[in-house]
Amino acid sequence: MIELRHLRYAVTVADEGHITRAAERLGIQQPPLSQQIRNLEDLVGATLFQRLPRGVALTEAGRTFVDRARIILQDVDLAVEATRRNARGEEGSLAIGFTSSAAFHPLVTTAVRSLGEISPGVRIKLEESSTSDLIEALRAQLIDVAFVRSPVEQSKGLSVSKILDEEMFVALPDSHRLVVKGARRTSPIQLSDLADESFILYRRPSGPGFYDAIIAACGRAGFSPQVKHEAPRLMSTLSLVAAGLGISIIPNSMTRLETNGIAYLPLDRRTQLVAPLHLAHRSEPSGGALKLFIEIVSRAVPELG
Amino acid sequence: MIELRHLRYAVTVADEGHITRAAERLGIQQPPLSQQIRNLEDLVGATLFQRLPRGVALTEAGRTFVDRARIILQDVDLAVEATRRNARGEEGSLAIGFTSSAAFHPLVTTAVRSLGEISPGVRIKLEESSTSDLIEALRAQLIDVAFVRSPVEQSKGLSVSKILDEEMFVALPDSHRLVVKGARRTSPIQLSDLADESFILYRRPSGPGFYDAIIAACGRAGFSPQVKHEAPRLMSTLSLVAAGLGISIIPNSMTRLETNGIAYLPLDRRTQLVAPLHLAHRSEPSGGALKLFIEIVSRAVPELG
DNA sequence: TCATGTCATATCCTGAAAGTATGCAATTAG
DNA sequence: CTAATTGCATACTTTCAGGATATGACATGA
Repeated sequence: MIELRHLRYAVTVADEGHITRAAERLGIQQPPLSQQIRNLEDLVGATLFQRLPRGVALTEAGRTFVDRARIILQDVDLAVEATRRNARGEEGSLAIGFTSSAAFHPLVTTAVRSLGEISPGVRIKLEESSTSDLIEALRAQLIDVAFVRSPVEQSKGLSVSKILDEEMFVALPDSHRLVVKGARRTSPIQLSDLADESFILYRRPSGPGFYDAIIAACGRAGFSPQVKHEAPRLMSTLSLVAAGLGISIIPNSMTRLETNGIAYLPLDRRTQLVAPLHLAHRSEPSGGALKLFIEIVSRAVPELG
Repeated sequence: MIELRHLRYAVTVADEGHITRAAERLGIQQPPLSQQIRNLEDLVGATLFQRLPRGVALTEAGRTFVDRARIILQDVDLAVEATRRNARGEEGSLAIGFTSSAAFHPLVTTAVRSLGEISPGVRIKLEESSTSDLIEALRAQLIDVAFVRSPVEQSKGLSVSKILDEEMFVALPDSHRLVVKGARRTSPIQLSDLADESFILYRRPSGPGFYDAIIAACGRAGFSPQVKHEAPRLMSTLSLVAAGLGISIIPNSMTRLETNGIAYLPLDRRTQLVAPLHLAHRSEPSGGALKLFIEIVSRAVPELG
């Protein structure tokens, strides 16, 4: 069976035109090199070198072989290098998923941008979907990593770590009585302040989300919110708020949507109503771009559980 | 050091997705295969397979490696095949030299045509020159084989074998007294019949050739020929003959030149004046197209010394 | 003719690949 | 929930081929 050793030896002998010198360069003795060359010639079934009184010279068949051997040896090196680059996350591809509510979080956008800067060779594919669909997609190998909102059961085969808890804000029409004109920041609002308000909440068809968390928090605050409207997406929710049809509660990062006619007021932390952001990926020993991306996210967060 | 064995193993494991089955296909046991895969991963410096509860699966880096490994293994096979074809004389190149007096011999043209038919992949290069220049060219590796006329000293490093002896013909103006009109063939002519003729001979600047052989044969026949004219090339010699300025003596194969005004009459064999044709090549153990060509020539000749 | 340089051959040794036995972990069947 | 099954990993042994050493064969050149 031909091995790369044979190619390396043949190339060196061809370069030196001299078995003894080639052996020296290869760090072995002359007799084993002679044998290996002979062995190679037997395997190939052709004389590759003609033995001269002083040294050896390639036959035409030998030149054919050695020329190709050089290329093959180079290809092996290239293959190893490419594999290493891939493993280091310098090349390859990474499919990143996120929920619509995570799309605007600076951590997400920053991490994606960082990956692109650190490893320009990585093809990044972005996918926006609901938490449950993202989990599904992770399982189906459609995406490699996802930013999701809680609650996420620690389902098997997946590794989910909480990155941070976002504070929640009340979104209300800027004509609302709770909005102090001219002052952009006011003191935190208590959930109980909203007991008499009409709520506009968005609920996703699949799985529990903010909806249930908000209902539960209101319950803890001693009232049951009047949910006048529901909307399928966040943007439509905010539209309804702007139209003065009620108020809503959204994570901090989404207040960046500077929508006309909407004011954002911080909720008191003691309401325990927060929007956690999780990073999820298959719990395989991740390497390559995925590992790098996880590291980037970890570094961007004070601590990652 | 990475060997082809590693590539073969990795490809098989990737194909089977299963180390045990791959080992079976490779004709080895599972533990050594596991070890070799691990060993390869260490050499490359990346995890190529993720171990699953049932079987193994390629990592992205692993796919990069295996994809390239397949190509490399194929390239090795192709290299071996190409080398064999070259050694068998199915590919490669062959530079063939011949003297001008051999150019018209059917053996030469037939052999060259046969090579082209048997091995269309061989690039054939033809070179016409004098015997001594051809010998020179053989030494300088400019040509690989040559058809030459005698005498050729059995010089070192070269192998020269006589292919055949061509009978000689007398070329004379068709108005000559010796030419029997209407009869194309006459009984052989004796050299002594030509004792009173004017000879036109061609002599090459380098080395002895027919010139001396003819003079010597005439001497044996009991006369010294009157060399009225000399010409540098055969064609000009024949022109002088056609012009009626004298006669000449040429090898059989050259009588194919149906020149107007010239008649060719066979010389009696007993004159011992013949034109030997030799095949010369470097006495290296010849392989490839050269070996094939020598075989073709040998086969075309009753026996080759 | 003798010294020199070079490849080939013969023999021994070593190391690495392959074999054997078994352990460990996870899945699946009962 | 336990037991059986499956499949990779680990530990240890064996074998064989690649490498080392010594020497031979052969041609060259002084």
